[in-house]
Amino acid sequence: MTSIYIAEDQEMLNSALSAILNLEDDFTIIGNATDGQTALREVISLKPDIAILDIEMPKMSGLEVAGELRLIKQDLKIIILTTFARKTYFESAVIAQVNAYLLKDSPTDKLVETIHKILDGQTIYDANLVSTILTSVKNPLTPQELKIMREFAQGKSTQEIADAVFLSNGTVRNYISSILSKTGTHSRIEALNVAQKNNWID
Amino acid sequence: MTSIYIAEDQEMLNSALSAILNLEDDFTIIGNATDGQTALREVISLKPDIAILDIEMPKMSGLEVAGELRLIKQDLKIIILTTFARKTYFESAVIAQVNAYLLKDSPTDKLVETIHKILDGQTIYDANLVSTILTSVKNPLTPQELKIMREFAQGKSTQEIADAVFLSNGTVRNYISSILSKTGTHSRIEALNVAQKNNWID
DNA sequence: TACTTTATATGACAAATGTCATTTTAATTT
DNA sequence: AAATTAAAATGACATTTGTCATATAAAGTA
Repeated sequence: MTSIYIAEDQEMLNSALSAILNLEDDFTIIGNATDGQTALREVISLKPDIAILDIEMPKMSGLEVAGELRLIKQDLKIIILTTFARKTYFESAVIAQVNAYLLKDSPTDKLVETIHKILDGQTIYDANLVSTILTSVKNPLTPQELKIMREFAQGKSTQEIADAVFLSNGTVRNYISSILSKTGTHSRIEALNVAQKNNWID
Repeated sequence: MTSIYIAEDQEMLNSALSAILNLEDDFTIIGNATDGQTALREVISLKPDIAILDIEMPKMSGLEVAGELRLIKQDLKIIILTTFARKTYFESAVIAQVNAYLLKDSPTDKLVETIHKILDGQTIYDANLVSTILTSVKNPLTPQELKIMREFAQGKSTQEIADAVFLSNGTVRNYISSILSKTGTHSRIEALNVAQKNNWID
């Protein structure tokens, strides 16, 4: 009998998954959480065989929880279950050595199947996810540019950004100019839209 | 026996809900869709007692489907099941005379309970949703201002907006100035952030 | 050491943006 | 019709933004 813990902040999915997995006669759900902190605490104390973690949760993300858990419990099987195929998320997941990374955009059968496979020692990355990552436009912005973009995403003026980042007003303008040229745009808002569409910012 | 149709584009939730509701011995799921168009077509042909509709779906939103269905089938019970508590969504739902409006942020029990209640003739609006709507800051922007905001949200320049909306460059600047003053900001991006936070734009 | 990058800064300029006071025009109301 | 209100436009102005060419200093490399 395989014991499973579910952390998912969308109640409807959380309870639905619990019910479904409980139907399988070789699985038991031994706990649920709707935030990362509780999940981390309870997985440690309840010691399930498998932890299914959503990424976007209050207090602590599923990826952070995964990272912590992997340090403590080498043998725990971790499944990341999330909505979007973000490159940065996927990378963190790989670093945390999760056993599976599934998208909510696949049916529950797939989840059940995945659980069986990882119990068998396999590592599963959703094919859909992998292809999205491979075909995604890679971020041409330097870390500095990224940082500055995050600043003006909040609506800050050039001067406010300069103060925040300890650069001169002119330098900030240069960086922004470079951002615009790399994104093929002519204004901050356009650049933000491009970045948004390509998931360059979190 | 009550027949139910589910339209939900997140496969995981779709299949999970189907499985759960099928467990109840007075319900049968007679169909599923992951986009609005198929949902509309199939609900018309399959004639379920209840249609559960997500709002954000490809091709046609759940609200549009609800509107169409209500015109054709007065006796059909419609449940809107969605993630966010948006005022505009809720208003459209009321106009389409849906029988229930639930948030995915409530457990499946609640859904089952709601189905029973609407079969009993009641109309259910998620309490959580209603309170969110009531406490939400109401949009101070005029329809014109809203329209212009949607334009610059796409990154358009003043002139481009003027051309799109058939106003003079100066008038557009005046409207934007008014938007900034109403939102208590001094730049388009800041204004967008405020609008975003308060769900004034869709 | 000399050469080359890389990050930061300056200055100068045109264009766009945001602010206001005022005017014109159109639509509503009395 | 006259008065009021609302919508759109103008003009004038200070700032901000975006673009470029160029300079300087620091860091890395041959």
